[in-house]
Parts: sequence; structure tokens; C-alpha cells
Amino acid sequence: MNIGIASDRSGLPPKTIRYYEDIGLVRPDRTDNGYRDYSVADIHELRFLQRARSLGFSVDECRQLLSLYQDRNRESADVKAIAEAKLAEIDRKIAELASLRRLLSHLVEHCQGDDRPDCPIIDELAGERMAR
Amino acid sequence: MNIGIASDRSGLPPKTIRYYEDIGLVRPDRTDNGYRDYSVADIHELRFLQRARSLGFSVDECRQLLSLYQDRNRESADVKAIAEAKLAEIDRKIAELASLRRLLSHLVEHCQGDDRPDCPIIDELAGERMAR
DNA sequence: GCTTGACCTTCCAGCTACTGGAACCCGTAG
DNA sequence: CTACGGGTTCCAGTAGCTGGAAGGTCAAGC
Repeated sequence: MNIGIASDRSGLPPKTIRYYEDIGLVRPDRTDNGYRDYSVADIHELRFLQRARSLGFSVDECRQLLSLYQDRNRESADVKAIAEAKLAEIDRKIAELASLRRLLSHLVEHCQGDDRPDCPIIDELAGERMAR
Repeated sequence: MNIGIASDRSGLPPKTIRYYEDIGLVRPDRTDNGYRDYSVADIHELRFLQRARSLGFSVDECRQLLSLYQDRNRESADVKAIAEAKLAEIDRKIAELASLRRLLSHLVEHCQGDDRPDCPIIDELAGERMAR
């Protein structure tokens, strides 16, 4: 299968698929004319990568997950550990964004948003505490 | 003031301060020996940038906010618009992470995490729907 | 046989926002 | 005089692609 088909079936752009090959994730055969030739197993791996990436795993985590995927003797505990670490990371990010959100929405609420220059958002950024 | 002092007072690493100069955000004077020489106003701008960045504004948004900060005739509506756009973006990110979290925690809950190879997380990534 | 167009190839550059490191200069204290 | 803690520039690297240029391949249509 050519890369275009692999792209259609995996949901990854051709550029990304070539990139994944560059960094050693998926290594397809080559036909005589030099075109990449994807097997059904390759497509499965590409789909696997697509799903793992969209679940927020880094490329390096995907590399680990992929090798666990290929390992018939893997221990599910290994997979679970990676997923749990990622879960904790997601929680951290959500908490950070939520606190950001609180701060920013507080500022926005107190800004008139009119044609005058007075602006509590700028004041806060400038370091002048908001009068409440 | 030398860059080290500017760094202490703004909370930004020297490297970052030089970078901000490279991209045209803060332009300090130079002393005879070629050292950067920061005025009190420069420090205020650096602090402003530090706060805006930590609130999640991109460098480009910071550039806009900074020029509004410097503009005595700004309209607070302009600032509010930028802040509201950022707020909407934060909301989008939170929603995305929350949905990711749901999916991933569902998978983690169903994984035994033992020494056997069966793993619903891998199965899901491989595209086999979870039996529930 | 020739052209057109859609495909494929490689390689180089750019994106965000820094960060690390090398090689070198400046100023002061011992 | 030398050491040391500043400062300077410039180059390269990080993550994960993405865009674009220059060129090879293949099937269809005339």
C-alpha cells in the first residue's frame, strides 16, 4: 500500500507518517520504485499511534506503548503505569488551566470594555493590585 | 541596571530577556562596554510580560497587550477582547482535557495492572472496542 | 509517443518559546 | 596576575510536525 492509502486508513497525514518513520516508529518496506509499501500490520500500528497521540500521549510514550503493543508477553501493569502517569499529568494541567481561568475571568468581569483607557486587566498585569 | 538585576526584579531568566529583545519586545539602552542597561520602565515592561505569559497569553498576545499598556489612549474594550478570546481558548482546552480524562480513566479502571498481557488500554488503542 | 496530473521521493526551512553551551570580553578582589 | 562572577554573541536543540521546492513514477487521454 502506498503512503496515500496508509494515510487514509490511519487518519494521519502523509507528512506525519514519514516523520514517524524518520524517528523510527514505523518502518515500512519499499517497492522497486522506492515508494513506501505499507502492510496491514503497519496500518494497525499507524492507527494505534494516531489514537494514542489523540489521547494525549507524547511521541515518546507512544513509542513505549507501541513496543508493549507488539510484545506478546507484556504485563498489563506496565501499560497501566504509563496511562496513570498520563492521567496525573492531565489532572495537573486541568487544575492549572482552571486557576488561570478563575483569575482571568475575574479580571474580565471587572473591565468595562468601553472606549475609556481605564482597564483593570492592564492594571493587574502592570502589577497594580485591583481595587475591589 | 544590568541584565542580572533585571532578571531578579522581573522574575524572567536572562536568556528569556535577551530573547524578548531579539523579537523586539523590550529594547534597553546599552552602556559603553556593550552591556544592556535597563531602566525602571523597562523593568515594568518585563514584569508585565512575565505576568501576562504566566496568565497563558502567547508572546504575540503579549506584544499586543504591551502596546496597549504603553498606549495612554487605549480603549479598555480592546484589552477585554483579547482577554475574552483567551478565556474562550482556556475553556476549550479544559473541555478537551476533561473528555480525554474521562476516556483514559475509564480505560485505567478496567485494566487489571498485573503480570498478564491482557490489557484493555492496548486493546482500545489497537481499535478493538472494550467489552464491558 | 507525448502530455497532463496525481502521486511519490528527498531535503531544507519554519513554527513556539525558549534553553544550553561554547567562546570570548569586563571589572574587581586578593 | 589571576581567578571569578558578571556580561556578550552566536549556534544548536527541544516537540511534533508542516510547508515548500525540486524532481522521479505511473496511468489515462489524445
